Amino acid sequence: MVKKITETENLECSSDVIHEEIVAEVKKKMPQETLLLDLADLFKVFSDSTRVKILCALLQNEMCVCDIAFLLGMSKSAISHQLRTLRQTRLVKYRREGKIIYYSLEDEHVGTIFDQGLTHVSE
Amino acid sequence: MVKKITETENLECSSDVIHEEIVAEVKKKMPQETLLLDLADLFKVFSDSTRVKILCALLQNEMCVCDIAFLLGMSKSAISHQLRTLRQTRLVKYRREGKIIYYSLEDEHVGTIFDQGLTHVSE
DNA sequence: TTCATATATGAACAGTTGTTCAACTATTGT
DNA sequence: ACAATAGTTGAACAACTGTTCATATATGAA
Repeated sequence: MVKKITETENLECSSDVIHEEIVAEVKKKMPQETLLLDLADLFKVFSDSTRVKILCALLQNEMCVCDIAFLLGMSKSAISHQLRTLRQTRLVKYRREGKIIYYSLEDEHVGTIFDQGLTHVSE
Repeated sequence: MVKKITETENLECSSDVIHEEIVAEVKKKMPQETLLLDLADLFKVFSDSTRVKILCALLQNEMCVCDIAFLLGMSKSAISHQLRTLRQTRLVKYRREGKIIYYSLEDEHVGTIFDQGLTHVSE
């Protein structure tokens, strides 16, 4: 049952394209690599359920860390860590009022991307 | 410099909400948990640059594993593994023609979500 | 049947990620 | 000045993820 390794090179060499012309044309129209990396990174932020919940909450109201932690039944530290990610990717902004820091969405793009995903999921 | 741990409970207990009413109202309007989990899972598929590139290529043309592997300069095995993920999440479909298997996008939602992300990234 | 090609797949391994824990800063009230 | 509260942060750890490697299956040609 065990097949012997054939003597022909098994190098996974990339020379075996099948449809060269199509590949060439697709390659021409492909967006820049960096753009695609950024795109993946953007979706990566939306790929964690905690962050999704936070964004979903902020879609309704600005909120402080305590409130979000209570709403989601998680530790303030966990929420704070995730808010940092959301801050760094410029998806949320904040304002301080005394001891309390209020977080809110940076722009409306978040809502749009969110809705797109939701309509895809719920069908 | 080291602060002593105060004798008050440091339990990260969830009882310290600050804006109870807002939290209650946000909670009421929050989508179902399962829906949010599904949403995160959907975005998770888009969160890897290899998968993004594959989807971006298929947005233009149906392609076989060899061609995609050559286009992206990666091993066929790596591409095949990712295509499985994309198959399982019903984002791509395939048809066999002899030894070759052609992959293409399952529906147009992919393009829409993609474009939404792209417009956000490129500004 | 035997070989070559196109693709799939399980195990292993390295790299990444989310949460917890313990400490920290910043602000307010006493 | 001191204590309490709101939030941040670095390290540690477990869980997850993507690629590679070796092998497997499927198809067509000889």
